Amino acid sequence: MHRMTAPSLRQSQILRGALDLCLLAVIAHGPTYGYEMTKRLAERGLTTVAEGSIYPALGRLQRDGLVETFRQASDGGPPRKYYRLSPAGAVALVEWRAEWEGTRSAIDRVLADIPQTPEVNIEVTREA
Amino acid sequence: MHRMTAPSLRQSQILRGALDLCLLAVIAHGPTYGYEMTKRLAERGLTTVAEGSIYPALGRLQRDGLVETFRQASDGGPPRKYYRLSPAGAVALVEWRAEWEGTRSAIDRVLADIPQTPEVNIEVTREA
DNA sequence: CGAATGAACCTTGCAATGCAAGGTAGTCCT
DNA sequence: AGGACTACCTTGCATTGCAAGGTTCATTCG
Repeated sequence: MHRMTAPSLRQSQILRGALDLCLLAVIAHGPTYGYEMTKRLAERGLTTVAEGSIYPALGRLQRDGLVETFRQASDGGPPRKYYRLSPAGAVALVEWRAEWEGTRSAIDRVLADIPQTPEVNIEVTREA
Repeated sequence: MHRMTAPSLRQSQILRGALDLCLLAVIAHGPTYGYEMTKRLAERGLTTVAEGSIYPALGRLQRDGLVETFRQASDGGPPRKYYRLSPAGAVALVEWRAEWEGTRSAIDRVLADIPQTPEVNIEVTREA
């Protein structure tokens, strides 16, 4: 718990298109339930991922046949809804991961050659 | 030109939140105009970035005072609208880049420990 | 001259989706 | 009874990438 930098705005935007990938990745470890996923993600630094994002996303994964679910009682709380990877989900995981890496590299490539001294408009803030 | 996998869907989603960063990065090299930026980005692999995305984005950057613009005639076409980094833009570029790197690392961290043999639901597709 | 080409700009409408906020249960402890 | 924590889910909002279409300017070709 060191960094206090509000990770908010930008992170949420980037997450778009990577969130479901991350969820699949977490689920790939074995059956997991939503509430726990938020914690797993937060541990790795995806602190803004809230339940309001995750449950709809899980619903989509299920709708698309990438995960399957089953309920199971828990001690000390309501029953949990576990998600587990389907064969199609395993395929998607591989594909999406490749796509993520492709896009990530492209972006890094664009960022790579930023000059240390960017061409800033120095100018004496005066105009007509 | 080997892969025919439409880069589309996922890339566009990830781009959300990184596009303006990329634009700032391109502009950091010196005054550039929109039409050229699409080409620069495409060269680096951001092939889905179309004008429909870029002009609104540039408008936002301008509205927020991160870039300044000026027009200049071109030979063989309508006048170009050049964008150039403002001091605030230079600051934003540094900040956003750090945020991108943070989120990127977090996502990679989540992806890092995917087991080679993910726990797939093997099961004989049969259920009461 | 008129049409086509290509550079270069911009707008509208659509659809996706992350999040804040709020709500419902279930169990346990005081 | 009340609080706290687990665990689920929904609604409404705002953002934003993109496809599609349209405009302007200059050159080239018939």
